[in-house]
Amino acid sequence: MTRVTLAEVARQAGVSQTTASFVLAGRGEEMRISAQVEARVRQAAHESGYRPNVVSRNLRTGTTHTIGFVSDTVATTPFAGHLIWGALDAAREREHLLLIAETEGDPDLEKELIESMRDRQVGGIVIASMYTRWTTVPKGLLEGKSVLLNALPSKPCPVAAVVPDEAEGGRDAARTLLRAGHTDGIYVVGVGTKPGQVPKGGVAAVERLAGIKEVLSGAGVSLAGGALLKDWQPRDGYEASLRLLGRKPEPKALICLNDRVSVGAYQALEDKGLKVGRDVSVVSFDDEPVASWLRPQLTSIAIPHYELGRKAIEVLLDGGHSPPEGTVYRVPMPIRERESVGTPP
Amino acid sequence: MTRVTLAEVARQAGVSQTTASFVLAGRGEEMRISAQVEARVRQAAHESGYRPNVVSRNLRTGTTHTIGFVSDTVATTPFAGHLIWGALDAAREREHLLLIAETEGDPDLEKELIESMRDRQVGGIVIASMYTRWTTVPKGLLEGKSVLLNALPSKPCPVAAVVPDEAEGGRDAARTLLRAGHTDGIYVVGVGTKPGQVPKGGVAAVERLAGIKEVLSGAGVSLAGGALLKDWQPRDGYEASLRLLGRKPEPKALICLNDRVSVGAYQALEDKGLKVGRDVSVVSFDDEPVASWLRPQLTSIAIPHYELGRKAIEVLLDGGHSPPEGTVYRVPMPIRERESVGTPP
DNA sequence: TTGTAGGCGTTATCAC
DNA sequence: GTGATAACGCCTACAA
Repeated sequence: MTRVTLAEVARQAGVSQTTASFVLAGRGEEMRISAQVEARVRQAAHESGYRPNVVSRNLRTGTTHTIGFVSDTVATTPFAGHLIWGALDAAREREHLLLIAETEGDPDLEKELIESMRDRQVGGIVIASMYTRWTTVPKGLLEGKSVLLNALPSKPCPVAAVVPDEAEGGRDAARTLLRAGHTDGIYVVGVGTKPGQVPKGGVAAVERLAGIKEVLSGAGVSLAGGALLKDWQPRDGYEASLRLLGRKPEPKALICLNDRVSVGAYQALEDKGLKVGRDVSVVSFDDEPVASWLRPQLTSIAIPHYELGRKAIEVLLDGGHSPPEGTVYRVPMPIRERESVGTPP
Repeated sequence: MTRVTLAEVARQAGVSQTTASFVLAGRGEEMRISAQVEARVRQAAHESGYRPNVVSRNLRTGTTHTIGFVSDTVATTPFAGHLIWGALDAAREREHLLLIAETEGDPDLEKELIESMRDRQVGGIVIASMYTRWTTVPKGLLEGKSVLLNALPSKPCPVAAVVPDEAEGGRDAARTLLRAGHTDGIYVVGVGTKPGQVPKGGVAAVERLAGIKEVLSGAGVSLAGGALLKDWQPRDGYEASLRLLGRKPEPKALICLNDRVSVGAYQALEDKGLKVGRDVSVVSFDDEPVASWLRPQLTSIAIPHYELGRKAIEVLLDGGHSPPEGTVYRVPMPIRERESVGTPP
């Protein structure tokens, strides 16, 4: 029950602690420890079930092989958990563990948790956000390595950030529609098309819309309109789509800014007797599981949560400070083409 | 950048390290340190931005205020992330942080991670599973405090376990149907009704079915049949429901063993021109968000992920070893009654 | 090739 | 009331 120490192993092997240390650190060769002694030490360690006390080692070496992962509410949000997954994998490859905590959006708590992690001598801190958003970088963050994950600093600051490439995602959505032959009756569900008609804090909304507009106008096509929603839930999508369906020009394609909104759009189309993919095409964002549960299956542009998580750790741990700090890394959003986009009637 | 140590604070305050330690540990009163000295120390600490080195403290005290959270793939699974959320909250209330890792089902990796966490002197380990299942308790686990979360030991063993009360959930599902007046044409979608027709490793399937049968037979009602599925995805639910809809007695109520299966069942009913809640009632399990997106909204028995996570930490940390080790704690599954259950036609 | 000794930053036991 | 001094368990320069 009580753990065996290195001193104990050394005693059992009849050598000094130094020798035991070298052997068990794999530096026996380097230190030209005799094979005999090496074997004795190994055996003693094995027989006694020796395990190094990592806390002690940390104190000595000043490195804990631990990364702090502080999120607003990531573990909580369905697929944002994949952020953690990616981070976990990348961390393990580098022999690190993750110390995690949630702030639930409380800035004081956030500050406290960051300090608490620094006190524990973590090698770096990831500040992660559930939805891509602008965030004010907590002051204490700058006193050590750190990365913003799924968040952008609202003021210029020297912390790197890792976010999905929302603008390119928007471009892809538009391209998909153009490729299918859509040239008019294209509406956005989730934001208005006039300036300012955007949910506050919504990086996704702003950048996706910009990308969409860019590609469409590049092809001489313009957006027929849009609907700003209170929230991006199915009910909101349903109501907005119903309204849009009464507008002129007649909607031929809906770009829904997330899959939940798309669920509502599907329901509205069904109510109107319209068939998705034939009468009206739908492109969506996020690629939650529900996208492939819908009939017809929904074409959606995925948030690369796993890759985002990985990237954050890579930037933190491998980040040979060659790239200027403050760099924003944009991770591609893969498009999952399914059945909801068709040639316009 | 370089951290201030206690020694430094003491020097600045012109006192010994001992005195500084007592003051900052809040034991100044107890040790009858003079108010003057106390103030000097406090000020020095504040001015220099002193923060204790927790690693060092850990080494000295042997306690890290950290819990290891090892899961097969929890962070990964949509709502199982709520397990972490609950654990996080409960841990923070007790001033602990969580060190997390995933095994992805690899027993060797699991063993390694558990050892790695013990090496880091964690105060206890939670072994969590994505879906409730039976699990073989890794050997090394017994060498310190630990709890099984959302998992049951396959052989009797002294580790406590925290799981949803699946049997009672099953009873609730049955009661809901009885209360609405259902007495026949009740089918289960997800398992067969004969012995052995259960997905392997499926605690949920076994216990839910047992609860359902218990209440029904108590009311003199019996299950009309069931369908064992390969997987519990919408497609499986769809196909099974379609088959069931051709059976006699005519299905009047479907108990779907999760919401994804229910999604498929809804689609099958729609294809057959049957209306949910009027022609056929549906009760479901899990209460994922999709349950309230469906039309009509789905009555579902929720998995109390958050509470499960909390409970695990409570058992671990508060667990005054009064309850016999090996206790199984069953957390109630709340039923969310919505619109999918109606009086049989 | 192996051993001695010092120190990482705390906390805690004793003297004074 | 306050201050030396010794651990905690490990790593490593230096000595032998």
